[in-house]
Amino acid sequence: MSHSRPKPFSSKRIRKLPRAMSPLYGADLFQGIKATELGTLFDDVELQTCPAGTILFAPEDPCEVLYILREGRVELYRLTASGKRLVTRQILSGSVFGVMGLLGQTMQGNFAETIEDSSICTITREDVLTLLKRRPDIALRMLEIVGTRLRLIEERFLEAVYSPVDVRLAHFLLTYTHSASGELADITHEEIGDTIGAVRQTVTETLGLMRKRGLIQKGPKHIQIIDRHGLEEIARGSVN
Amino acid sequence: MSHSRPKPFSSKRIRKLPRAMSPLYGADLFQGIKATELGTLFDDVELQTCPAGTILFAPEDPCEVLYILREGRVELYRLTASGKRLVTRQILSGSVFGVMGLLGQTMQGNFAETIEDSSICTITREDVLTLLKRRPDIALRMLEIVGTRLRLIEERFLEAVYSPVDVRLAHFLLTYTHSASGELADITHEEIGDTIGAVRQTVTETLGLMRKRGLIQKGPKHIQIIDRHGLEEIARGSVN
DNA sequence: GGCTCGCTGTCGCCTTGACGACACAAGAAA
DNA sequence: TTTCTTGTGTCGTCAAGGCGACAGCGAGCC
Repeated sequence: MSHSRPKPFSSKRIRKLPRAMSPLYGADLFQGIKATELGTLFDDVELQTCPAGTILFAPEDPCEVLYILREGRVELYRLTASGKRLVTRQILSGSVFGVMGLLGQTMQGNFAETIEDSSICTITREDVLTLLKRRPDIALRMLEIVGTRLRLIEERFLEAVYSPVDVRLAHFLLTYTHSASGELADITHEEIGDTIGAVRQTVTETLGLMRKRGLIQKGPKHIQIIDRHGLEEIARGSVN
Repeated sequence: MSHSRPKPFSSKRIRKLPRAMSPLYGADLFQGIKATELGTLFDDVELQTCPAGTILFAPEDPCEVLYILREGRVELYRLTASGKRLVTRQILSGSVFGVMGLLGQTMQGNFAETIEDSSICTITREDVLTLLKRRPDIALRMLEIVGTRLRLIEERFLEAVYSPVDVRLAHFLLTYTHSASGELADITHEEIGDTIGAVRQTVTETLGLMRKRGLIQKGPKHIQIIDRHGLEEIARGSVN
């Protein structure tokens, strides 16, 4: 367990962006909003670049801004009192996070940490509230995003309680590998364990079994799916 | 495991309610809205009475309405392929549920079942959407409700993965007993197990230990907290 | 009365997976 | 080069808790 490696990060403030270049364009929250309109909605967007390992917020932070990941990868996770880690969500580029912090609530117990060098937009709470007044449909979009996240967590919860490690691991591989190439890079067994709720050794061992059965190939920090169908079989819980 | 005992339920349609009697008054979603205004927002609210054991919706249902529990108790739960049950949420009177079904999504994999005789209001999707246009602040209220639920589930998820049964059980007792009297009635050990993710026997046994240690008293379908502080100790995970 | 049925208490067996320990490999740093 | 670090492979041990089984008990029902 080795977290907490805070690093400084550079940030720049962008005013009066050229419209077509709005860094918010393409974000899930703003789907369906034209780039030209996006440019007019905010005149003040902050864009930060931060290296892997930066902690963006912690549970006790008040969190006054909405985050939008433009490039890179971010993990939201929780810690137990004894320091064990559970990844609750992985943010890919184009996704918002920190939504709940805006509603007067705190960060809901989550940490946010970049796991790749990332560039991140932040929008202040006031700007968001103004936006929501102007475009109430965006509140529904948020609701949808949070709702989807809720469903995913509930599914993982159910699986964590009733399915053995191989099922959870197969499921993990199927969801997190590149859908076309079947590859998964830059991830350690410990990371996987913290996501599916298992210790590193068990992940190593179970991956080993999968390799022996010809379902995957492995290298250091690299997994490649060979037999997607076979993994789906396991994920479905053929046993049990 | 014994579910699926669908029973018929009576329903009546209420038009032009006397304002002060709006059955929606006091619901969490409508906090801050005066009873008089509530009366004017909908002119068509359906009020159903249904016995314990009624299944209100199932995962595959399209779900075109928003539910508000006026009286009674409802459980939302999921089932695994092999039929194991996990209660994801318990609805108390005054709470909305079925929110996500309104956004074109399905019921998110959840069943909803009354576990006491209940009376339930339903509002059609169109009415809700109209409402949201008129009162966009209510969308934020919804967001808050879903957000809170998300946080609670994440916490339970973390606990399910890393905390042993006694901790989870203590936590359960502390949250579900009547805060003043410390009582919990009308619940079986199996129900508890389905909520904290343990089998009935283990719940029975762990409750037995707690009784021996003077933390609780037990009767059939009835638990009474004696030493709240002691339970909090356990819930905090004094061991581990 | 006798019957069934649902809830609870208690055993014993057995599997899963956590945990500690240690060794090896490869890259980074000195 | 050596040395450190980080990721991985592999053991043996051990405890938690799942699962089946069975018995007692009370409430309702015939």
